[in-house]
Amino acid sequence: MFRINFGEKIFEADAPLSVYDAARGAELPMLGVLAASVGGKTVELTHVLDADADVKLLTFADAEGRHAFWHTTSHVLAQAVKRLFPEVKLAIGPAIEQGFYYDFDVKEPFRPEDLEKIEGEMKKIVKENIRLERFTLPRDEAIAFMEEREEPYKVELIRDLPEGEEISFYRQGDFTDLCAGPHLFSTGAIKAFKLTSATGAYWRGDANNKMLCRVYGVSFPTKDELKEHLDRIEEAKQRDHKKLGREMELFMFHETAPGMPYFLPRGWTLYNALLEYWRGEHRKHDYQEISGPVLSEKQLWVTSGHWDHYQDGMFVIPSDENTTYAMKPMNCPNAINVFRSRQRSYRELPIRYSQTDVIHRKEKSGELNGLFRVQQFHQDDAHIFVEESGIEAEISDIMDIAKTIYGTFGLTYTAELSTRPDDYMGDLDLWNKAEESLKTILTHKFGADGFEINEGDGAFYGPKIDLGMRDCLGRQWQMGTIQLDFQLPLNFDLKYVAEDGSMKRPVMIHRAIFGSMERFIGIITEHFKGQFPFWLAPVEVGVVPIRPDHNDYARRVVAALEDAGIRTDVDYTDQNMKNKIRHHKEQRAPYVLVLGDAEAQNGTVSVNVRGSQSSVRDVPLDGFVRRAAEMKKNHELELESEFR
RNA sequence: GCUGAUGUAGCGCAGUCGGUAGCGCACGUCAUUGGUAAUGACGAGGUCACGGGUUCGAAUCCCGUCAUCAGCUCCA
Repeated sequence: MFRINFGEKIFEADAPLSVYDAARGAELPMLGVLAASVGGKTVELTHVLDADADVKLLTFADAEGRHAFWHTTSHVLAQAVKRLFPEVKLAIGPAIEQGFYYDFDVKEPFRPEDLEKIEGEMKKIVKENIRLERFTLPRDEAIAFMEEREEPYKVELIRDLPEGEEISFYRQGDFTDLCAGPHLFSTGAIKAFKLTSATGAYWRGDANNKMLCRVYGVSFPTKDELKEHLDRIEEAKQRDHKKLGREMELFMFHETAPGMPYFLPRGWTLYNALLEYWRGEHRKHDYQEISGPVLSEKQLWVTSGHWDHYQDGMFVIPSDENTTYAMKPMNCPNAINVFRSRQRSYRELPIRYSQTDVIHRKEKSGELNGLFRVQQFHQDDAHIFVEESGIEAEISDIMDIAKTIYGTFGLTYTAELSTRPDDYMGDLDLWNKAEESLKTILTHKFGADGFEINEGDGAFYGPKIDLGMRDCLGRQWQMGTIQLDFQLPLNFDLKYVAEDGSMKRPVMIHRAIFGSMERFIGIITEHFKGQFPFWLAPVEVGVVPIRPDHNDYARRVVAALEDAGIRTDVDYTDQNMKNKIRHHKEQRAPYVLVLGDAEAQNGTVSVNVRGSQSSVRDVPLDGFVRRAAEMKKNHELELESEFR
């Protein structure tokens, strides 16, 4: 006799039985149940229980349930491909965050027409409602099994499985795959699916390996859920910063300078508003801004190590026979030269040089992406020269700045710690101390489970913290970064006079909060869907004189706003007022003021708030200006509801 | 760099079977003088990404290049 605890119900069994049978025995509703969690491990419903167990039934609402659902769909995909194209070799086919994929080794990559054919075959497999059966084989037999089927990738996978690991297979009718599971009971549950794309992907993610054909897809228990999902993706594309950047005239590209953005008047206004705010925050933390040359002679990059380690990423410009210049891919050597420009004392440390110069990094073709991945950009950079004992306090201060700044935009972010790689340089003790400091700070700010650790992923010159954000399609981008550097101070022989009169070497911290101005503008454009908070909007207030004879009053209103530092846009032509309003709305102006006879007479404005259909009449002009200036000064996220 | 897709007016798009290009918005002119998201009429605007090839004839078919997008890889 043993007890199976389903939470609200307990089933007592006297002989081994499947999760499914136990749940039925406990009279639990099984509609929509896809898999189960037994003692924290996800298993299929056919999993046999023979001892006391805590069991949770999983549906599509559970991440593990979705995972099993998508994983089974990937097997259906592979089965369909093998039926249609028997010569195709199978690689791997996991569930991912939003769906699944399967990698195939094919002679000719699948084209969109092929995907339609495959979808058709998948429909048949779903309709056939084939049961999935799990079985295991000893290693030798497992290898023989896949060798017989001429699946070299599967053979390789089996060979690489650790000794002693159970080797499981799943059979569904005429198709069998090596797989750890778990899976659905049958293919019939997959009522709605779509193959979304076919692209290339390297075997085992290594560019030296053969490129396979990866088919992506997504599936749901009902057609409605699939439609909802596809609609959501369509909706997300509406916030694409590349689309909004064009519509709102923020930035553009020209084919003569790939990956090097042109900022248009409205975009540059936004850029400067952003930078002005950033400067204010950094003044509060005792940063001093500097600027340095964009071109430097090769020798500088040889000393810094970039010439050896990063030459492919630099735009190199031969000047004459004797001189070769390179565009700077980063600012650190500038800050270092400023530090070295005179003797330094411990009394001055930490020295914090901020810098937002333009930098250039050559990217391989195919890597560029709107403002997210560019070849010319501006980091909101700073280099801090600090004593070893000051590292922890300094990192903590930087994390505070990041928290404040991201908070102003209402952005959520993730933190990752990258630790010592195998080819590290410098003192092991210092590394350990530094990593401990970083961990302590991250634990303090995010909790013990609030950040990820990438073991061995740090730069050779020091450990780092990366702060990441997601774009409208859910892709993760690195934004802020805090990097400790024990190497450059050595390369450039940096020194300061310590309290005891000896010469000591400072530690350098490279850090950026936005990451790059460009990428950050891309992220917030998508985050706000182009509806920037008041203080950031390229045009804060759109002004609409109803008829040209209201232009005089409109000029007074504009002057009052501009005097208060508020950015306006107004059309004094005899264009129809509805069109003027529409124009401001399309540009997502936070406020549109409509001015006619009544307003001119009473010294008021009619306020239309972004996102609302109606407007508020008879708002006194001076009251509006005062409130607007206040909102701007406070960097308020929300628009004033009083005007709604 | 790799795989796939796309490239037609400023923007969004159509263009069938190969026969010298069209729609909407935006833009210009004129009329309209208005109360909260499109007033009307007329007009101008294109070396169909670029370079080759096939053909009597190419936006359309073929090859190459460039740019852009999705993914892979990379990202100090």
